[in-house]
Amino acid sequence: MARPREFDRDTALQRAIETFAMHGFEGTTTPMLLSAMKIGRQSLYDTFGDKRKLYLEALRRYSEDSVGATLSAMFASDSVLDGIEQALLRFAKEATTGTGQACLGIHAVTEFGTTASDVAAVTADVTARTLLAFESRIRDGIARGELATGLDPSDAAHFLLATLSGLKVAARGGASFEVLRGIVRVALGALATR
Amino acid sequence: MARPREFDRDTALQRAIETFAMHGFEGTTTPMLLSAMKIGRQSLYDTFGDKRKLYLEALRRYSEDSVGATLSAMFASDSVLDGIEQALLRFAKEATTGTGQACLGIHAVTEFGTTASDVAAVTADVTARTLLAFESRIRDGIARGELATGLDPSDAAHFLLATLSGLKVAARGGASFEVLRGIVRVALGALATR
DNA sequence: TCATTTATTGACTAATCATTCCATAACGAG
DNA sequence: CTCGTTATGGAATGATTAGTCAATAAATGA
Repeated sequence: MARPREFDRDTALQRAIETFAMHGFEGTTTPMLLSAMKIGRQSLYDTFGDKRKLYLEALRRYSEDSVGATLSAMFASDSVLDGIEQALLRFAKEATTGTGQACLGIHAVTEFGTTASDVAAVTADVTARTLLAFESRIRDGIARGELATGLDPSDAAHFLLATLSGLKVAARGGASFEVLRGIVRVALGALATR
Repeated sequence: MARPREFDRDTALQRAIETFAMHGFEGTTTPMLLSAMKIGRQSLYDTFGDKRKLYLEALRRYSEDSVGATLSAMFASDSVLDGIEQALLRFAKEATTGTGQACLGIHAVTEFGTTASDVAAVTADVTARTLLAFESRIRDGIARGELATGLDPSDAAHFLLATLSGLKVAARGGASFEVLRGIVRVALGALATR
């Protein structure tokens, strides 16, 4: 009924995610977004509202995808410990390939903390959901005797999340996959039955 | 021999550190710096060069202080494991009191990664020095039988650094000291003799 | 074929950015 | 007291910012 859009909304959003992840919200200018997303100025404003709305949508989308991939990797294995290892390694792999060292989620937290309520709403939600999944899986692992009995499930869940953050920061700082694998190896020792 | 400066260079720099830590380099504007540092425009440019030079000096200074405090906390205890615990807890405490959730070091890494050579030079240096100290202390701990014999010292050092990053990111995301203490407790389990 | 709807393009706006210039003020040495 | 030096305050710089407006282009339904 009218002129169709010349670009794919989804790939444009994906490119925005990369740009924001690399330079942060403040460090990303509209011209940068336009050239990265390969769309015109007006198309950006018509399709995504404005810079902040685009950022929030990018953040939501990235978080959804990233959490989904990590958790499904964790649940893919029957063994709890092995599942956690796979999840961490997958995360480490993603963080050391292509332009993926920069993580939009981590960047959002370090840039805004809890002060920007719109951003914090997204990060708090993804954090809470991830913690819940970790904690439940850890409970299972302890019950099954695969994880250390003395382990506090909530503490361990927070520890895993912190380890993910640490991996991302290390990768962003230039650490290789080998280094990250070493970190994962040590981290797993904190959970395993002893 | 000439008119003396009306402000203290050191406290002004300290205020700049807080501002940059909170908002990042790109997110910090000159007017923000002026009001936070409580100095005039010209004083900033005369005393610190320009925004980027001020940022680099702030980053160097912060890194120096932060690493120094962490490492001296680690070496303060005779027991290796206890020293590491004290270092992590001190770090966690600092990250959950006052306006210290924001860490200039972490923010610098997430904001610039390895792409800005001037910033990367500072972060790489502080990373390397911290790793070296960690690794040497860990070797001692293993030799003394305080740490797990199977531990790879380099992996464990990287793991400790990643844990520090994870703690800071968690704190920046709103985690309480209690939560951070839980993370530390689990992390120590990865190192302790089993 | 034509009218309607939507997409794209490029010029434009007002605000803000980092930085500099210049006049004035304050000090210590002679 | 005064000269040389340095600090400060305010006004200005040009570049860049996010966001808008208006004209043109492309598609479909009638």
